[in-house]
Amino acid sequence: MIKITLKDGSTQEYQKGISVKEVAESISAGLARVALAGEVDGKVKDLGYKLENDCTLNLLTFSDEGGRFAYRHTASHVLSQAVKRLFPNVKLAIGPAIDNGFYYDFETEKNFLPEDLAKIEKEMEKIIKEDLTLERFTLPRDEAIKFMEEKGEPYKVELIRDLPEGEVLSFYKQGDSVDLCAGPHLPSTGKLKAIKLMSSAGAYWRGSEKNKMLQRIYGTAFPKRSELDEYITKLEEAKKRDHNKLGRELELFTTVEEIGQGLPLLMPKGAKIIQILQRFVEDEEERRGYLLTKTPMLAKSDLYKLSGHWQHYKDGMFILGDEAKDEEVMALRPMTCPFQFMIYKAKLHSYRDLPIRYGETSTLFRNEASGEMHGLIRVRQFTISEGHLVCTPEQLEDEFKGVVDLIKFMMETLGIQDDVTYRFSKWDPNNKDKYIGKAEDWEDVQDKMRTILDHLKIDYKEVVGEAAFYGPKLDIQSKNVHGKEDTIITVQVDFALAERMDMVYVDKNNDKKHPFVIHRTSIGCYERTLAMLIEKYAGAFPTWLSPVQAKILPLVDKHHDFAYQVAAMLKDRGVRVEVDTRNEKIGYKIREAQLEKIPYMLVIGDKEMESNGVAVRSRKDGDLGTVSVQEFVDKILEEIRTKAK
RNA sequence: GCUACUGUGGCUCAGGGGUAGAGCAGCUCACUCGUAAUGAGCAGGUCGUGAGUUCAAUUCUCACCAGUAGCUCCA
Repeated sequence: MIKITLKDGSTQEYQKGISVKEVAESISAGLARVALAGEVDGKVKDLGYKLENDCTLNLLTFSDEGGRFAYRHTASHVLSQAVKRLFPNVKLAIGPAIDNGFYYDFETEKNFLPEDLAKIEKEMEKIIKEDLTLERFTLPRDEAIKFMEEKGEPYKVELIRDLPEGEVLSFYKQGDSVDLCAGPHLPSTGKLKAIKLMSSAGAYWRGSEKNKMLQRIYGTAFPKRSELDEYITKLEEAKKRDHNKLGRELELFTTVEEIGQGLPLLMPKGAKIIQILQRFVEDEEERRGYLLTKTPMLAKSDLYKLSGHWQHYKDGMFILGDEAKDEEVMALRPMTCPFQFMIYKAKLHSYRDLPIRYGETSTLFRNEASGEMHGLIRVRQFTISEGHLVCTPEQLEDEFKGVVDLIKFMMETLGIQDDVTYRFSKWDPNNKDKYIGKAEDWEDVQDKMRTILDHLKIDYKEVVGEAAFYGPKLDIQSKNVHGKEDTIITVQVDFALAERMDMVYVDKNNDKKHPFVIHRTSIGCYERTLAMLIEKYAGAFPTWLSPVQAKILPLVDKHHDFAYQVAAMLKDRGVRVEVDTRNEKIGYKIREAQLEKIPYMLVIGDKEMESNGVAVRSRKDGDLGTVSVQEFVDKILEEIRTKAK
């Protein structure tokens, strides 16, 4: 007998060799029906896995990540089987489950067309109906290589060859299909209920652009048709919030072919929001001891050679001139660091001067590859709330904490603090050429940073290879409506550039020392942050950020004069207001103002003129009744002052 | 940059080898109206750009430009 500890902490005795599925059945038939996999001592296993020793067992359903991944991973195997049946010459690469579905990569002679996806989906349905059992078996490494060579699967062979000698590999067989796979999987293809192929796209083998581009098919799967439908409806709903669509509809920004890719034009309303954010940031930073700088947007190549950008970031820069024939080559700045560092270097600093906090509303230029641009999220010119803090090693932790405190304050004010995740981005020790500085310094500063993050109790995920070329980063990540993640805010600890650019301070003992530098942004770059806000609020910005805060809607001509009087009063108090004097019915004017997502509509007719009032309509609560003009002014000013969400 | 798809008036879209249509928006007129679209009329497009095929191209082919999704890259 063996002892199995279940999720609720209870322990039961079972016959040695009992399967995960049998344990589920012993608990309840209902659980056995929905169980998809089992987590045995922390490792996810098939339902058919036999328990030989005392262990903890957590039965996983679709609501558990492990269960969901097993379910969708099985769907990806069904996808590869269907593709193989229809296109026997394709070569299989990899096919994992991902957050909201699964994919499989194939090498094909010709690319998949949308009609191919429909055919493949049909074949998948057939395989599900066939209810093929997934059988797990293992082979030693050498035999596994031979097996895949005979099957003519070069990508699988390559994957196996990368594993150490003596390794034993697991395979899953379902009907006519066998795939190399660690598992876990569902017991049979019939367990899959609702599947859908979403799209196909190119993807590089092993994620490197140096490799061949394969064909990737994305799909998703749910235990119920209704859940799949719900998911698809949710995706469509999310797309309506897409900043790239909504931002143009709301006249926040536009693009024109003649100006070029990644160069959006901020229209008056979009520019107004950015101005509000920018003033807010600059004032708040001043309160927190930042010193404002204004530095040039371009510099001679000499500066970038000194900072290392020329060696490590040249592809990302707009370079003016040709080194081969021009005496002077300039480049637009991709980052502010070397410029602000020159301000620091303009005089000799004592340890008594530190910390020094420089802030700048800084416009940067990056020559992104043509396929990268996306609305306001990925652009070639952007303006960032940039800053560099120069401090002693002893001050590093406090300064870092101060930065995180400022960032959290910014995010809370915008209402986005719960929509982000934290990423600790480290260097890649296997790719040292990408970075400046010594290996031991990298490890040292990363340890320091991890300690600070732990002290701050930040819930972060460590990722290798995402650091800047000069130091590790704390990245604050946000997902857009398509589920794609971008860095919205970043804090970087830099030990290397200060040394490289010979920044020093004089310490107590009259020795010259290199300071630490924290590179940071408080609110991110304004374009990207605006994009996030558009999607967060679906264009219905909090009143303090709304480009137009109130729209006055006179009923008919004779109310126009009073409407302008009210508008003047509001403007005088700093409220952004418009008057709609078009010859249209009130219902029409309200509809338009509502679609423009204006927080307050003020209807003015005979009654309001007599009582010196306004009939207030809120975009979210509808008709609020008539109040005096003064009362409305007090109410909206309070809302703006408190930056109410 | 790579893969696939897309590009028709300001916007959303229909059409299709014989030089174009709808709705909304715009303008004009009438209506002077109380909380999500009043009616009528008018105007607006060398069908992304360039080249090729053809008697004829917006439609077919190629290149370029721009957009969308994914990959790579990245704030």
